[in-house]
Amino acid sequence: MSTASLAFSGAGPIAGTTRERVLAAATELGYSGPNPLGRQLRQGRSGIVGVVVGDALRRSFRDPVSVQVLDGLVGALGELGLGVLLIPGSNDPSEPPVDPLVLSAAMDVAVLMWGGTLHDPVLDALRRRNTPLVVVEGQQLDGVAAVGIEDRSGTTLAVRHLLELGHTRIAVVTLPFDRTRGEGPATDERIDGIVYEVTRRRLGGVTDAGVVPTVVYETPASLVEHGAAAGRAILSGPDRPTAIVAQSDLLASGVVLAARELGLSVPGDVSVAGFDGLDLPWLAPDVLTSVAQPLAEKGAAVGAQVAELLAGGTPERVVLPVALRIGTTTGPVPV
Amino acid sequence: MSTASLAFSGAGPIAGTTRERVLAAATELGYSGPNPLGRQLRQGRSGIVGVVVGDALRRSFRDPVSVQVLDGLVGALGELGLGVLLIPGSNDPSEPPVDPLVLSAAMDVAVLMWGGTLHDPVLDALRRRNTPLVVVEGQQLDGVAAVGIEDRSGTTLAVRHLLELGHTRIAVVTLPFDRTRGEGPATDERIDGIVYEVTRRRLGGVTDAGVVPTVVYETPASLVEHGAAAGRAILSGPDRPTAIVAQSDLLASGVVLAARELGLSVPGDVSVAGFDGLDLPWLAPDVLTSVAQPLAEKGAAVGAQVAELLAGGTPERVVLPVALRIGTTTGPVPV
DNA sequence: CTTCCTCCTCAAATCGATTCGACAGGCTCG
DNA sequence: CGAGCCTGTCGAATCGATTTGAGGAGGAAG
Repeated sequence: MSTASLAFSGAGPIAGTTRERVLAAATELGYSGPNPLGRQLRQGRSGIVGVVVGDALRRSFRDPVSVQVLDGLVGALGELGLGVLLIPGSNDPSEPPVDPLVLSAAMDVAVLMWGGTLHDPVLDALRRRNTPLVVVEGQQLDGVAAVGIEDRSGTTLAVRHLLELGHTRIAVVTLPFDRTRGEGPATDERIDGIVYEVTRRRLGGVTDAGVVPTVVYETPASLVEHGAAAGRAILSGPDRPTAIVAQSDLLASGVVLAARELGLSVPGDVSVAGFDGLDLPWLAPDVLTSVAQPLAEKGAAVGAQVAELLAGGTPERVVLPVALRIGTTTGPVPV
Repeated sequence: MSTASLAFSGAGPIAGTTRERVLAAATELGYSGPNPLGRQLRQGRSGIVGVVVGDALRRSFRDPVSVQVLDGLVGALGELGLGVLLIPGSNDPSEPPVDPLVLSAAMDVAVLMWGGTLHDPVLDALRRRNTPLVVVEGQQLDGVAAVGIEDRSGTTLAVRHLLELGHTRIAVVTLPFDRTRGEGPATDERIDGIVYEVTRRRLGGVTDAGVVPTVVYETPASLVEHGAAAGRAILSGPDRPTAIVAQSDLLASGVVLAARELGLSVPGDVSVAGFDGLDLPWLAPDVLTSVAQPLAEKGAAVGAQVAELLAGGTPERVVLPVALRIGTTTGPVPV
C-alpha cells in the first residue's frame, strides 16, 4: 500500500488520522517498520560505504592512527546517514587477494584506508564494479578521489630539527615496504622497490633535508615491538647514530624503549623523533618529538569526499597540513 | 533475463558456450555484475551483521580487547560470507541514545559488543525491529543469544593468588559503572547501583574470595591513563594497600606505571593483577599477572551464534573459560 | 519412424518499498 | 451557482535479481 509508505516516512501529504490508523494497523499485524532492502532497491543506493582496512583487522586496529581516522570517518558518515561496512584487506599471501565482500557486497562508495597501490587487486576489482572510490594516503590515480597529508615535507621538518641540534649521523626506521613485510636494514635496491607510497614519501622527506641515513631499517608493521626490535638492532650495532627518525610514533616509542633497555639516555645519548603526533601515556615522563597529523580531520575529509562522490561530483585531492611538535625525546647531539 | 543470472551465479544448469556468450555481451554493454540490492531483496537477507560497539569508536578501539574480539568475529563471519556493519553506540548523553543505523539499516543479525543492560534503548529498538540478537558480556535475557566468559570465578582466582602471597589489604580498580562514567572511590550505594554487568560480576568475584577491598576505585574507561590516575590516587593516599586488582590489563598497566612514577617497586612494595591476558610490550621488562580470556575465540563464538540464529535455531548461552597467568607484577606481601 | 527422456532456455511471478499520476471530494473565488 | 484548485487517497509501474515451471530441441531407445 502506498499510503502506508507515506505514513512511515512521514514525507508526503497525509492526514494525521490516516497515519495513526495505518500505524495502529501495523502494530496489530506485527509489522515492524519498512524493510530497508525494498527501499534500497527502489532508491538504487544502499547507504553503505565499504571501508577496506589495511590487512588483518587485528593489526590495523592496534594502530591508533587507523582507529582515529576511522573514528572521524564513521562520525562524518553518520551525519550523512551512511553506515560503514568493514572489509578486511588481504591478510596473508596464502589467502585469496580480495575479500569476497569486495566483489559482492552492496556499497555506494568504497574507501581504501591504506592507499591502494597501482595494480592492486582490491582496487582493480572495485574499479571493475564501477564503485566510486576514495583512497587514503595513496598515490594519485585518475578518477579516484584521494586524501593525504604533507608526509614528505613533514618528515623534512623533523629531520631539519635534528640537523639544527647538530646531528649528522641519523638512522631511519620505516613503515613496511610492501606486502612481503620484510624486516631489517634495507639495501638500495630494496629501497628502490618500495611499493607503499607512504613509506616512499616519508623516506623522500629525509632526502629532501639533504640527509643520507646511516641505515634505513624496514619493519613489518607499525607496532611498538617492531620499533623496539629496530631500536635494539640499530643502537647495539657498531657505528651508532646519534638520532633516529621513525616513520610512526608507535615505532618511535619502541625505539625509545629499546634505548632505555640498553641503558642509553634519551635524548642524552640518542634523539628520537616519530610521526603522527599521538598521545602515548605509557611513554611518560617522555613526550615524543613528532610530526603531528590531524587524524580525525582526515576521517572527516574522507567523509566529505564520499559525500561529493555521492552527489555526482568529482572531488579534488585533499592534502592536509602537519606540524612539528617538539617533545622531550630530541636534544643536542652528544659531545 | 534469467539465463544471465545463471551465467553469473554459475549455480544452475547452463551450457558453457551460453555462459560465455552472456558474459561477453555483459562486458560489451558495460554491465559490471549483478546488483547486490536485487539479490538481497529477493532472498530476503542482506548478508550483513550489525555490530554495535561500546561507545565512541575511538574509545572502543583503543581497547585491544574489543579489537581482538571484533577481529575474531569478522573472521568467523567472513567464512559465512557475512559482512560487518559498524554501528556506534551512543557517544555522550547529549546525543540521541540510538544511532539512526540501529533503526533503519539492513541487517540480518545484530551483535551488541558491550552487553546491553536491561531497558537499554538500543536493545529495545532492535527487539522492536525483530532483529535477531547476540549479546556479548551481557546479562541473561530471554530470547537473546549470549556469549560471555568466566568473569567472576576468574577474578576470584586472581584474588586467591594474592591471598596466598599473604596480601590482606587489597584495592580494586574497576571498569565503568554506568554511562555517567564517574571517577574515584565508590560509595557502597554507588556500588549497589552498578549498571554494567561485567563490572558487577568481576567485583562479585572479589567478594567470592572473601575479600573486602580497602577501596573500590571507579574509572571512566578501560584506558592506561585512567589506570594511572587510579594508581596515583590509591598509592599516594593514606592507608596504602599491598596489592591492587584491576578489572582490565590496560587499567592494571596504568597502575604499574603510577607505582613506578611514585618510586614504588612492583611487586616489592605493591603487587598488581589485571584481567584479559593481553600482551603489553611497552610494560617490559614486567609481565602483568592477569586472568587471560580467549579473545579471538570469543569473536568466533559470537560468529557461531550468528550462524545458528540465521539457520533458525535458538543458540544456548556460551561461557568461555579463563585462566590465571602469573607474571612478574605479583609477589609476596612486603614485611 | 516414433516416442520418450534429458538437458537447456526462457518467460513470468516474486521480493517490498517508493513514487508518479489519476481521481475524488471539499473549498474558495469569481 | 459553477469553475478551478487544493488536499488527501489510492492504483500501478518500477527498481534488479532469483526462481519456478513450461516448453523446445536434440539424442537415444524401442
